[in-house]
Amino acid sequence: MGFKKRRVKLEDIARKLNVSIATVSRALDENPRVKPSTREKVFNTAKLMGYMPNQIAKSLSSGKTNIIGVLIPRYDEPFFIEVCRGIDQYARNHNYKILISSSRNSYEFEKENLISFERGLVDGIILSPTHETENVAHLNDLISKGMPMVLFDNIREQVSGADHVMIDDKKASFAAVEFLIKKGKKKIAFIGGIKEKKVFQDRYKGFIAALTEYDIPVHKELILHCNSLHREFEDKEILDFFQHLSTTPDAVFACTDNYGLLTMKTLLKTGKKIPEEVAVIGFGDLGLGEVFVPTLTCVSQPSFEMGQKAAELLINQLNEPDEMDHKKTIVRLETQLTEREST
Amino acid sequence: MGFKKRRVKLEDIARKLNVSIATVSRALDENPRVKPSTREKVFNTAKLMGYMPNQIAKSLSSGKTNIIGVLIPRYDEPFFIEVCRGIDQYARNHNYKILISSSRNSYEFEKENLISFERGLVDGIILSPTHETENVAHLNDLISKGMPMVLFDNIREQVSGADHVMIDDKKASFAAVEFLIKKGKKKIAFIGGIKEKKVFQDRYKGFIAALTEYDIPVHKELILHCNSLHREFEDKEILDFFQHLSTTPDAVFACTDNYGLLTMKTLLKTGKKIPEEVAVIGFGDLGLGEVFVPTLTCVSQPSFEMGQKAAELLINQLNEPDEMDHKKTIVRLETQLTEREST
DNA sequence: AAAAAAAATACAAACGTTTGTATTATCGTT
DNA sequence: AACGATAATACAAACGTTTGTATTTTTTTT
Repeated sequence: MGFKKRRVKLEDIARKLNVSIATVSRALDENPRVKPSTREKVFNTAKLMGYMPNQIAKSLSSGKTNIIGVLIPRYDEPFFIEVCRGIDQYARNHNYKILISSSRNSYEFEKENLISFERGLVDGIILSPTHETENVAHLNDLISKGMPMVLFDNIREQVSGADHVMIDDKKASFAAVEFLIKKGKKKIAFIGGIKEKKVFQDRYKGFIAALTEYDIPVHKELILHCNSLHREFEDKEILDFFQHLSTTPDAVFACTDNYGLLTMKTLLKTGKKIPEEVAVIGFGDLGLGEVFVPTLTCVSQPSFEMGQKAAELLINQLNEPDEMDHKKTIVRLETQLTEREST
Repeated sequence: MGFKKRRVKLEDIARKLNVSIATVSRALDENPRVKPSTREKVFNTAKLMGYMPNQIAKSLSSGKTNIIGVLIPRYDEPFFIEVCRGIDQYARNHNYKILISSSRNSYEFEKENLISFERGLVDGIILSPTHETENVAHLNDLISKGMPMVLFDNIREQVSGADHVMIDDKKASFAAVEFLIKKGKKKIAFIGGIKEKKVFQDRYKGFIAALTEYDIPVHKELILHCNSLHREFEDKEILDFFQHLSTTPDAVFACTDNYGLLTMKTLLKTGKKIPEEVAVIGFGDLGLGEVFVPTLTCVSQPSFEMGQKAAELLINQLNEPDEMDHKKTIVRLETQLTEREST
């Protein structure tokens, strides 16, 4: 056997049964236009011959691939994986597959990936813009060509023509900081991420708003915007920050779980007691917080649900008969504060 | 504009330039058969008209999709994500995309996913079998139909006709346990995963082999095979285990990072000092171990490299002119022990 | 039993490429 | 200026489906 097995195709079944290809195609589709007895014969023969439909040919003919393109800024962040799981679950239940790509935090790669999606491999796109993505011309462009699109997380500028799935970052962090204030904390530190990222901007706004609301002065010294894009450096950055503080805060609001953990780790090393001396809150709640001692109080972000919702919106768009009369939706999912040992 | 924009195709360019479709196709391919001046014109017009090739049509015509199907048991395990990153990187550099699916730890879903891959959407498959996968008839079947395949991790039974990428689990765990023994540890506990999973079986063998080698008796009581497939339950299972021990071990060899962390967490809660009273080693080393206090000594598994290697092997298979004379390869990647504070 | 209606099936174009072969244009040679 | 050689291009089939329309077969009606 030194040859590649030729695949069985509709034609082979048709020939064997002395019917037309069209009939075979319709029979397998359970189209009522073919006689039940014929359908039966076709089914049996197809099984017997080991027929397997050719997805590519189907797609070319029907103009649908039943694939959803998903573009995330990076793989190694549990949040995005969790969103993908959500997308995958919903998509799978509706007969779609997902093709995940990473823009590796780069605007250029984002554009590159979108171009590749534009080549007709996907029916629609779910995307989380990178922090580098300042303008959305490339997205508008794609949408105007008729590509259905849903955005989630970190939406700096709204894109007319795309659905959006987000949380209210400002509100969520306001609530978290308010929670700390009500515990009697007065010197609250802020650990944020890269300033360019919309979600971090909003979380910062919520932080400031809460302090303002409760007449607590803002100490510039207690604020850190992490710039690192890689785990190893974040570690160092946070360590440095706490080492060079002239006073110790009595609480820390961290913009991600990971920052929260790194904060706790640093504080514990310098002998601080958590939560007695310093309370810590993280953001995200993707399992990491429960492993640590003490466990980390978190703003719980419904990541899986965000994915499900995004998939739902996209598939709805795909099913609209006239794409143009779709009323674009903005969905804001609720967050909640999950209290654990660190506060 | 209530209509879907029709895509520009080769025919449109051809008509505009008064040349044939074939010429346009070849021009865009930079085929030397077309005159440089014509190629120039075609390129310009293509750009002007916003031509975007149709990947589906290309695939149907050429018989190649340039997509690699990846099937992993679950998304929410950093190991698999890391392998996927490795695959993705290599694949991308060689003009392939990856389509990831999860078999959700189920043999049935594994088969289902493979059938969907068989529909011609992917050129080849990289797969990590589930723990439920006892026989590999479905894999052999697919391979005999000409589907290139590479297996990684948890290979219970070798599949002739597929390449394999693995680590030597037994050797790695032997080394880890030996390390503990040489530190003077005598009562070493073992925290493994589901017994059906080949990797856990091998890690257990390595553990036993090390004890035997150094004439240390095996205490059944100190051995736990976690059965939980979900994080929440693992937690409880490990807590229970340590609570019901009549004696405390002086070291723990855990078969995953997560088990290692949970172990440390449990021990710390009961007031044990790590590493003075109990040393702990984990397995995997995917970043989690560095967050904890104390940091976790780990067997470092080259996950990213496993992915890269798997992709390399698969793409090599895809490029072989005659698929049948490919000498199937088994690659064993090296592990190493990364010493941190927990030992 | 013939005509009309309905059911079942066949034909053929279309989806947008690639690619082998045939044809036409261009060039150098004499 | 005619010829052959070569370069450039055109034609058409193929990839494996789907689907609108035409045709044939069967059933119903009178």
